[in-house]
Parts: sequence; C-alpha cells; structure tokens
Amino acid sequence: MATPLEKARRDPNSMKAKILTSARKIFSKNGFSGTTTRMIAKTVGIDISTLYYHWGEKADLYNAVLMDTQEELKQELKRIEKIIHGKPLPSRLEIAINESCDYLFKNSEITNLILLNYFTKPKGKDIAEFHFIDIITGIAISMGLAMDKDKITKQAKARVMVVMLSLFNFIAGKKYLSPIIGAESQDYLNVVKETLNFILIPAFVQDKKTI
Amino acid sequence: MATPLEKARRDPNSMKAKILTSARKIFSKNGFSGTTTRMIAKTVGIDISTLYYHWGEKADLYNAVLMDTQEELKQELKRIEKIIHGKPLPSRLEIAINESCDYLFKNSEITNLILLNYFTKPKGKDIAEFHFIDIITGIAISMGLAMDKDKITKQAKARVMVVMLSLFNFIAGKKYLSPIIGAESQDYLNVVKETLNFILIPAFVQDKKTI
DNA sequence: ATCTGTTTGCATCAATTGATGGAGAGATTA
DNA sequence: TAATCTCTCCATCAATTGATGCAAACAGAT
Repeated sequence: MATPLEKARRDPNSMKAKILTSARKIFSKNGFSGTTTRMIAKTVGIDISTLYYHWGEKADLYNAVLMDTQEELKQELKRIEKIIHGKPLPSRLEIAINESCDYLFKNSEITNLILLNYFTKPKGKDIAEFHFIDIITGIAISMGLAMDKDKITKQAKARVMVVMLSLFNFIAGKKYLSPIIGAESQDYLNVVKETLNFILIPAFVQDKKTI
Repeated sequence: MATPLEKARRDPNSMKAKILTSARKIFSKNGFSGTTTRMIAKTVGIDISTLYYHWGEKADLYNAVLMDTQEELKQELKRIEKIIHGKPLPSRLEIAINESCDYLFKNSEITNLILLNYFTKPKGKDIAEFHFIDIITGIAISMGLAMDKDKITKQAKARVMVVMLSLFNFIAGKKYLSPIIGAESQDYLNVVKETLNFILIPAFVQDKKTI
C-alpha cells in the first residue's frame, strides 16, 4: 500500500500532486495556522471536500508537504556534496555557498516552510518536525568539521547551524531584508553570497584544527 | 492625549499594562494568527470584552506589544553601546555578544516576537513592522563598520544582519536547536556565545578595512 | 446620598474554519 | 447493460474567533 505522498510523487499530474504543490506554496507563505484549507482548494480550483478526500485532515497535508520538501532538499544537498567532494576546503565552502544559494533562491518556499515549521508550531496538533540534525551532520562532515557521523562536537554543530540559519534567514526574509540592505533580486543574491563567504571562510579555514 | 501604550507604561499595575504583558508572552509564543484574544484574556483572568475595551482590536494590541518591545530593545542596545564605547574592536565585539546574549536569553519573548512578526505577517491586517534598519545601523556604527549614519554600505549592513539573525535564531529557536546541538540551558548559552565569537571576530577584525 | 465617569463581565453576533455525509458524474469491469 | 469503483462538489455542522451592546459594579466628586 503506497502512502498518499508516494502516489503524488509518482504522478505529478494527479490531483494529489496538484494539491501538494499548491499547499506547499501557501503553507510556506502563511504558516500552518495562517493557512486555511479553503485557500489551498481555491488556488487548485477545487472544493475543499476534494482536498479532504485526497489528503485527510489539514495536519496530514501539512506533514506531507514537509516530508516532500525535506526529501527534495536532501537530494539537492547530495548533489552539491558530489560536486565539492575531494576539493580543498576553501573551494568546498565557496562552491557550497554558491550552489545552495542559487538553489534556495529559486525554491524559496523551502526555507520559508522550514523556518515557519520551526518557529510556529501549533501545539496539540500532531505536526511533524523537520530533521535538522541529518542535514547539519551531513554538512559538518562534508565541511571537514568532523570525521565520524557520531563524533561531532557541539561546537561544530553550532557553527554549521550559523551557516545554515543565516542562509535560510536571508532567503526566507528576502522581502524584508532586501529593502533594509538596499539591494534587490540579483544584487541581493550577490550580497548574500559575498557576506556568507566573508564571514565563513576565514573562520572555518583558519581554525579548523581547533575543533 | 496619551496613547494607550503610554498609559500602560506609566502605571505597570494598570489593567492595560497587565494585558500588555500577557499579550507579549502569548503573541511571542504563537504569532499573530496563532494567538486568540481569548487566550490572552484568560491568562490575565478577565473577559475578552475588557481586553477590547482597553486595547481595541487585536491588531492594535499586537502593534502595541511590538512597539513596546522594540523600545525596550533599543534601550538595552544603548546600554550596551555605552559599555563598549571607546574600547578596541575585538573587545567591543566580545562584550557586545556576551551582553546581548545574556539579555536576550533572559527575555526570549523579544526575539520570538521579532522573528515571528517578520516571517508570519497576516496580509490585509494593518500590522506594524519592526524597525530593523535603526538597530542594524546602530550596531554597524558601534562596530566600526561605518562612520556616518547615511553612508553604510550594503556589505556592512548584510554583515551586521548575519550577526543579529544568528543570535536571534539561536535564542528564538533554543527549544529546537538545543537538542540538536546537544547542550541545554547554561551550556547552550555558552556554546552560542562561543560560536558567535568564533565566527565573527576573525572576519570583522581582520577585514575591517576592506569595507 | 446623588451624580458622573470609568471599568468589567454576561450574552450574543456574524464570519470563518476544519471537517463530513451524501448525491451525483465518470470511468472501468463483469 | 448492470454493477462497481473512483472522484468531485453541494450542503451543512459544530466549534472557534473577532468584535460589540448593555447593564451592573465601582470610584470619586459635589
């Protein structure tokens, strides 16, 4: 028996998949409690009962969106990991920053969704959590901050966290931050990359051995 | 004619002030759309009509909370600014990180509120915005990244942004991040400080002249 | 005590929202 | 054709939520 999510992934033209796509956009814009099932149904062009037929209750749909997004992000990180594998650390960092910025900018719902899931969690409801730890661990190893999956220090994890959260915030908060910084679209993207490089490379390259 | 907010500040025992205090806690926990006026009224121990009598509609109360919090944060930044004034840059950074971490940890509603206001903004409603730009500007100058208030480069602003967002995220996301990092309460606080120092000091101290 | 203005809570509204039952439309199979 | 299965929408529910009218309680001044 395939889960609804598996079915949706199998056929991108199915109603399940269409709903999932719209739901991702809308949840990422408004968060869980800011989104109504009617909003989603409307953008798909269907009745809410059709939505409930395919996905069950709101929290189930939300969880499916979250899992789907998470899976996609993991795939992308694997892709980047392949590119940088074997290169010296400074290049690794620069390429990783460059690639992940480009990807996340094009798919900014991902960061929105994650950060919102993170900050606004409706209690009582049975909401899934984003598996941050996997991602952090993967990055830490590929950045050379740790050798073993199970032997990553608190410090290393915290440092990777800064990288990730900074990037996520810059992207999810683009709309607010770009007027503050005074740079729009492509210009903004470049400032972000530049800033991340500026801050991260000296810290990680120099003091790598101290961890 | 004093605004409701001014009245509340004047007398901390007034009903207005009590409501404001509870509202801050609850809004910072659940965001705007995740909070109901009934939740707030309940924790104060009053009827919602009393709440409406004092603060008008929900958005007005929310805005008051936001303004109040913002003012408080600005005062705190001024206090820190006084402490670090005149000291050499590395000490300035370290003390500023230390002081602001301590303060924000003790008052974590502040960061929650700001980040939520930031990411989950109900459209249509007339919701105030946090004045990030003032704070960014102030920090940039006190960090020596800019001399003139009006002559701050995009790069400088972006760099300050990283510092601020990292700190805010670490605090607002404490609940989620501390199990990931593997450090609780005081230990977590120390890791955060250490990490911010690690990442920021080399970058800012070395390359200051390049801006 | 009486008057006046402020504060508070009960009762209630209309709108929104999550969720469901059931009746059809359409395709597929027997 | 008849039976079955899948899918879609209309109508509707109960609960929640933002918001208000009104009367009672209260406090201070005259």
